[in-house]
Amino acid sequence: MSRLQRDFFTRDVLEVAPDLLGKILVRKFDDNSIKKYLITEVEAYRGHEDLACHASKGRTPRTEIMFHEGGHVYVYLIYGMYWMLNFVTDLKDTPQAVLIRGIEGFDGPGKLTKNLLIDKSFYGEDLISSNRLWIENSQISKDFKIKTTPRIGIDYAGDIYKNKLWRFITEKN
DNA sequence: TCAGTGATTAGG
DNA sequence: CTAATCACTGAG
Repeated sequence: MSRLQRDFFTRDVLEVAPDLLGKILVRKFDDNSIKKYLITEVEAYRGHEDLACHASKGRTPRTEIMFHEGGHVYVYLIYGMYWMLNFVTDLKDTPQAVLIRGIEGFDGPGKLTKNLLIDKSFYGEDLISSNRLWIENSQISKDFKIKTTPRIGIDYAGDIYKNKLWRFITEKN
């Protein structure tokens, strides 16, 4: 097993997002126990022109991290209750991120952060150097197909972007 | 179907 | 300061 390095994340989000499927999300807890989860569902949010992307409204304290180099973590609270886990992609000044919507065992972006104890303290974490959260290559055979659908919960994004097939889900062969 | 919940943001 | 907006979930 090897940790994914910077070059994996500094590509366009539409390449990184489907590539994350089947990879392993690794979480080391405060008691030093380690758990690993297969990534099963993601969504891509792509730059200032994508009206569903938080960064499309410009740089704010919340979206700041998306303007940094790929490999960093973007975490924010939604509906007053749920932390959303995202990975920043592509180069500096190209605000893009992948939302992790599902992992094996916990389907749903709010459920997985609750179970992995991920909150705002992970904002800005670097997946390349962090000692509590990173991604590893899977040695499991890639026995799945990738299904694409429109993204969830972004009706406000306008016809063009809300219909983009930027949600990627693993499906058994 | 629909309420709960609070950070974030733009606008006075 | 105020009010609107939300990459959701679970109960009924």
